[in-house]
Amino acid sequence: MTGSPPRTHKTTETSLEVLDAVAEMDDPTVSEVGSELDMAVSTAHKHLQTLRESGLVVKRDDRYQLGLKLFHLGTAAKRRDSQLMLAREKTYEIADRTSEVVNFSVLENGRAITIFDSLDTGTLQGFQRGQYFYLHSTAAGKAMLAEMDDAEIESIIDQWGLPKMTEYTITDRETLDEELDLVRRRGYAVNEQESWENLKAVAVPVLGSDGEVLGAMDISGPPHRISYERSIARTLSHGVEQLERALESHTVLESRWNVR
Amino acid sequence: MTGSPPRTHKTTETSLEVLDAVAEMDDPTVSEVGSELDMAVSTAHKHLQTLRESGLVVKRDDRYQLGLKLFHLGTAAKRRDSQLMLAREKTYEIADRTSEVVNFSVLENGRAITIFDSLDTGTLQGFQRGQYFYLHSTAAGKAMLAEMDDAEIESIIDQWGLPKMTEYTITDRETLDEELDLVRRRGYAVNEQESWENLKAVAVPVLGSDGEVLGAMDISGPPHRISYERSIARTLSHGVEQLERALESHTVLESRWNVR
DNA sequence: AGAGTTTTTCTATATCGTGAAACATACACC
DNA sequence: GGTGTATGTTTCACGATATAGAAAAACTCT
Repeated sequence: MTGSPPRTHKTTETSLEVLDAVAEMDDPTVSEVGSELDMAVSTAHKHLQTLRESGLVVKRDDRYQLGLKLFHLGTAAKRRDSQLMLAREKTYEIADRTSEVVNFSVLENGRAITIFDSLDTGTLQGFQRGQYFYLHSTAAGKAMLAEMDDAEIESIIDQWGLPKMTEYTITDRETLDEELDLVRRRGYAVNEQESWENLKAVAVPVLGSDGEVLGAMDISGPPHRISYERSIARTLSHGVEQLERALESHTVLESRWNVR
Repeated sequence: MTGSPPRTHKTTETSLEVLDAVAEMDDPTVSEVGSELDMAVSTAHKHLQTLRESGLVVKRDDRYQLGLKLFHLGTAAKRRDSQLMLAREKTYEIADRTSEVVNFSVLENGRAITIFDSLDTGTLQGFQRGQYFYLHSTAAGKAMLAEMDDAEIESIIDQWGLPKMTEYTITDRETLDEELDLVRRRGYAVNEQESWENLKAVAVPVLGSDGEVLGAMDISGPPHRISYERSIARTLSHGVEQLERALESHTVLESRWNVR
């Protein structure tokens, strides 16, 4: 009675769990990783050693942290994706034209990750880039959710729940459903301090050429700056429409010529 | 006569080799990865499957590419490192003051990787960020090499060679040694189109509090813009001196309080 | 010297790599 | 338009191999 054979490598999975642990644990030691993951320290040690050899983690004194090779790979991941490069251009273009902070995020395993934002240059800002966000508490997230069918929404909420981020966060399913209906009717989503105090955002979804949600584009800032929601939404919609057309002809070209 | 037991996990290493292959191969198929790494396609397939499950790799049609989870991890790697955050501030500060393009790179396994540059906002630019560079053909690289002892230099050249990037690239050891001597005497390194046509840069090394090379800061641009090398070098040296002092007191604080 | 860690060693056993076969897709040719 | 061929992907079973973890050894602080 041997169980069904696994189609993945368990050892690698474990190593990558260790990597995730290091990412989330703020410079842990070997034994901290071990107890976090309920494994023998000798096991944790060997995995860390392996990750170290590949440059994915780095050891400083007796603590481990993520290695900069991840930065290299992460940058490559972004640059290689030609759809994202189109989105990037549009993001900066809108930012230049409107002098607002424009962000582009994509869906990634039930959460959103901000890939481009128009203010990375500053000293303080750009803190969103590369972070994961829950969909229910952000404008971009709600814009994406509104494009999904019930089953998808259900499974995402099952996976991540509806954690309360601020006093304004929507934390029950019913209110969220009403909100998503509103988003669908208006064509844009608003986040009024539901994720961070004093941050408001307006977002519209970006659909790939297959009609599936690719991501969302949003403009964010302190509430007083984002007062004309409707006009901001119109600006975004206009830009995203052009982006979607560009994505469309992009994929047509690709499949036509069988390039990549 | 059993060989000494390995201190790393071979399976994970293989999986990570597959990851590297995907990073370098421009959207490969399973069989392309297999033949690149001389392994059975079924093997490559299983590794890719594993990486996919963890989000490090993504499948689009029948081709694999790096997943955006790597972007998340890469950003975290950068943000977590408090030394780098100090360097980041100084980079942007110099950029603001001089209106030049300022870059900060660190040493990573015998090559340099640019972590911050002051022009990521543009539509075309920022192409350096996250890329690996050879040390012998860049200003930042030569500044770092000049701080190392012969054994280190030797082992790096053994590992990566002295590949010719443009007609100006230094490709023999003797010329490089002379160049490094010059760098040591002047205190700064210059790259006159040795890596890319029409790109010149001036760099100074950044030393960590332990006296080891941490990275290098440089100002780059088209040759005509970087004509007053000496004055640019002075600007950089001044900023880097402050940065090194900040790094110094930073580590003193850390070890004193045993924080992290 | 001793308590708390990290690292190495060692072995029963769980996991992996792979050839072969099944499956999928695209295209050429009547 | 259906059938054959080619190319590439995925599943499976099994012998070969690499792994998890206990325990002991080496550090590192007081």
